[in-house]
Amino acid sequence: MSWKRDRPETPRGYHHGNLKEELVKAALGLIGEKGPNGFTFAEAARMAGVSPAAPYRHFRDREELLADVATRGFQAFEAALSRAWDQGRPDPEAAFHRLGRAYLAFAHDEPAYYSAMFEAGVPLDASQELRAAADRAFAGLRQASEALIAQLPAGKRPPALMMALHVWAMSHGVAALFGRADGGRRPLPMSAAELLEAGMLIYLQGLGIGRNGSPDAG
Amino acid sequence: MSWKRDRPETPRGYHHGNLKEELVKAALGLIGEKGPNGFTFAEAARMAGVSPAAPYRHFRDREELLADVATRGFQAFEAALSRAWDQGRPDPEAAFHRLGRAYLAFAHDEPAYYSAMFEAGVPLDASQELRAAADRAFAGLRQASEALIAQLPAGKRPPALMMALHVWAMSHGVAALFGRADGGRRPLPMSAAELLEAGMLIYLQGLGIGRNGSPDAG
DNA sequence: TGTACATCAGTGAACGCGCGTTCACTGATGTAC
DNA sequence: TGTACATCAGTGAACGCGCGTTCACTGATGTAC
Repeated sequence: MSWKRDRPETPRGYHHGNLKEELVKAALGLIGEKGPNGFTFAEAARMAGVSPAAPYRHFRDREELLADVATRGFQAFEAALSRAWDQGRPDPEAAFHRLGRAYLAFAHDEPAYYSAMFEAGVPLDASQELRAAADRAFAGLRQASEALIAQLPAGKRPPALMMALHVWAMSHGVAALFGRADGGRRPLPMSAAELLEAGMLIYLQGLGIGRNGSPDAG
Repeated sequence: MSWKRDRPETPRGYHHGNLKEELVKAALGLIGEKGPNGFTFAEAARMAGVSPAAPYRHFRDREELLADVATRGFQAFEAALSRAWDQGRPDPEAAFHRLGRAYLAFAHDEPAYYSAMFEAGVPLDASQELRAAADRAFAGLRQASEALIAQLPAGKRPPALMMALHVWAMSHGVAALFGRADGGRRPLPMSAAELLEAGMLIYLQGLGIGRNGSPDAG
């Protein structure tokens, strides 16, 4: 709330005051428009109204800025997923379907983050923070999987890690192939969210987690 | 078999004789190494031992070469899938699991094709041939889905299109997240192929297509 | 079989461009006394 | 409260680079007669 940091950007003096944040915002805009490779350091600087050398005060190089965007993306992703999961309330299945919708909503509404996270080729060990943020996001999926699995009788429980990987793979597949803002490459008879929800229902049915605990009853 | 087209490349005269093919090969190599954006027209020309202006005799521009690579990729993909499916022999389930393995094998063994097809941002309507090749590949998945669905009693059959989209999404998700030659970004307790096979088994179980036709029996 | 000619598939030099990055610099800010 | 000084976060000019693309050209090939 220090008003020095919140002052309007337009009439600025020699110092910008908030350049790092604004470079990240510019990068997000450029990635969203032209993909992760369409983003350039020089143009981000231009968008922030700053000389091309200025970004180097805040990021070692272009890669580091990209990794920072990916890290923030995973943090926002994790937050969105855990908000949707809401500790599995009111029951794990309802929460799980919210989770799926939240996954697609994130990919759809934040394509720049999503593509920095999964498509820009940023190695996960570009920084400790990135790795940690990515791990925390995945841990959320795994936790939800565990809660669902816990409903099954002890002898019939699949490994939670495997289930989490399946959930992630199908979500990512639907998001990448059909869930982009541009409508994807192929017209669908249903929305990406509906497609994922149906797929997840069938998958859960296959595990024996269904409306009646038995697939044949659906 | 015309020996004029098969003559060795090294000591060539003014005319190359096979430049188009060699440019495509060079592009595949570059994309495989550095991703679809790491590929440049100029470098492809250099690799083919030709001046930077030569490629323009065969491709309108860089985009057209990329689209050509994607088209060839879809053709090879379709061929690999339909070879694996083998008209559903000996039975649809066995054939279906071969199909899944073939999908992952293609993504793994032909990362350059796969990424030109799905990650390079080539619009599907860049050319008629591209669209047609992509459609034929997808039709293969759909056909397999139909054969499996046909085993269910009439009242319990899901739409084949939806099932095909689910299969595609999970396959792509597994391939994109875990199936790359570089081992992916995250160590797995099982191979990508095993992960996909397990996921597909659970999904089929959910549809009621299982070893005994009933999920609870597994 | 030979010759004239059209067409094809290369050359090589040049262009303008924007990029990432470096450098010595300087204006603004924060701190110690 | 003032002043000296260190540090911070910008500037702007410059660099080398490789790219995509165009251009007039030329050597090789194929074809008609």
